[in-house]
Amino acid sequence: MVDDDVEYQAAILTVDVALFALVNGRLHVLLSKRDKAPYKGRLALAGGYVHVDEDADALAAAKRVARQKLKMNLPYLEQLATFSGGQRDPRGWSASISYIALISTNQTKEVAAELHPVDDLPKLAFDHNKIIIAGVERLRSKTSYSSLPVLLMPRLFTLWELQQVYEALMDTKLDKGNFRRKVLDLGIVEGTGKRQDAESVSHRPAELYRATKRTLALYDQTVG
Amino acid sequence: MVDDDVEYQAAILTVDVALFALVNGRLHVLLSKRDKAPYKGRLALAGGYVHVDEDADALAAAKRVARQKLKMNLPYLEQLATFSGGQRDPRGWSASISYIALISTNQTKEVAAELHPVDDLPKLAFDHNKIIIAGVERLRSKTSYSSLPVLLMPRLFTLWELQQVYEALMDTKLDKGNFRRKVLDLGIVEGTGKRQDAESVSHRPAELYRATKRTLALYDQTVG
DNA sequence: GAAATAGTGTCTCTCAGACACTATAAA
DNA sequence: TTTATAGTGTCTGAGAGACACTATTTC
Repeated sequence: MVDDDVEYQAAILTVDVALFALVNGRLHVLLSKRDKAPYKGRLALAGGYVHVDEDADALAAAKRVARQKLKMNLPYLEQLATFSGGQRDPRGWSASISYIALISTNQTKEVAAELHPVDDLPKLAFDHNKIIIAGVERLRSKTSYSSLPVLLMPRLFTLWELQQVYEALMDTKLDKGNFRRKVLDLGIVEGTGKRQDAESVSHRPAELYRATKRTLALYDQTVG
Repeated sequence: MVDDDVEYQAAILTVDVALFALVNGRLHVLLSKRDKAPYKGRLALAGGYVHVDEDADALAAAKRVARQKLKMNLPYLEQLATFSGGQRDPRGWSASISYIALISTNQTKEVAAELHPVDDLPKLAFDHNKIIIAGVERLRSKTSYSSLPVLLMPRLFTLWELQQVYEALMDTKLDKGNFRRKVLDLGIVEGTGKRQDAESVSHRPAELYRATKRTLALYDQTVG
């Protein structure tokens, strides 16, 4: 670091977490209505000040913030980028260390009311629209070459459901046969022998699959 | 953001820039000896406080810091990640928004004395070893599918020199024929008709190539 | 049996890698 | 002419995508 001769005026330091989930195969993000200025009444990402006396680092702050929102095990959490500047917060120069998180469909029930489709958002507080766009972009770019999207799935799912999630994230159509071959050959998912509820569909019921241990281990951060 | 009821103690906010360059085909990073506490006398990345009254955002702060080091046009600059926590700086809880930058071999002359090979570094100030490791990793992962490494080259170079740079970054050997085909077919570089100094080598002199306009435009940030 | 989706088999085209060859300069 | 590196041509195997086929369930 270059040494400055004076201390500089402090900046506001926050973390923001974009919690992504699927609702009916569409990608959603968790937003809450702000009950205070600035941007009182606007929707915003889960976030808050870094607590210097309490948070070991920014990741810990993001975990704390996520835990306040979800009363359940913490999801996959990855640093996205830091958004900063003198214009984004009316209170002054601020920096937001932003994270993306994925929650499985099994975990969406309690927060369903706060999930909003990412491709149809109103104007949000601060520069949170920008953060979400960057988060979706990160998600998309990782989708094509990774098993990350299985973290969005419920515990059991059909291959067709999984394919629809990949298609939604990549915004493209995939070939059924090639997709099956790929996720099975790569050991991303495995069959369970169980089948879809026979009465729920009017055709041959599909087999139910789950993420392999290996896949889950890839992303497990063993945080609670 | 979650609204807190109190203002929290301020954190130290800095930017650090890992300036990468090639010296004899080896990847180097620019480090300066600190002349003040903390870590007085230790080598450290180029960096400094964010100047809230002067820097529009963190990128602007990073440009300012880079400009203080290099008295020349600014290089490619990309946000890497933010490193934070209560332990990394003895003065208190701090966050460093870190950037990576690439400078071409044409620009290394004035700062040659401050360039250190990335695979043989002493213990640096703060967590700067960690930042450099992450930066090199980012560089490596981008190398295999992009033209980014040409930014490290001098204006004119032979294909063999370029191949050695890719090999150094990817830590692997490449096939000469396949490499030539790829960088030419993809339009990353183009021939100039000029040839290597005939007397400087004791064999057939190689043609000199340069980055295409298209390649340079990809990374041009038109900053001065 | 018709309808609908589940699930399988296979062909082709592209591209990365391996490798052998030719070209041209200096010594 | 030998040596050294520059530069070209071609074969092959793996994998992505296209697509046609079979299987199994409900109605």
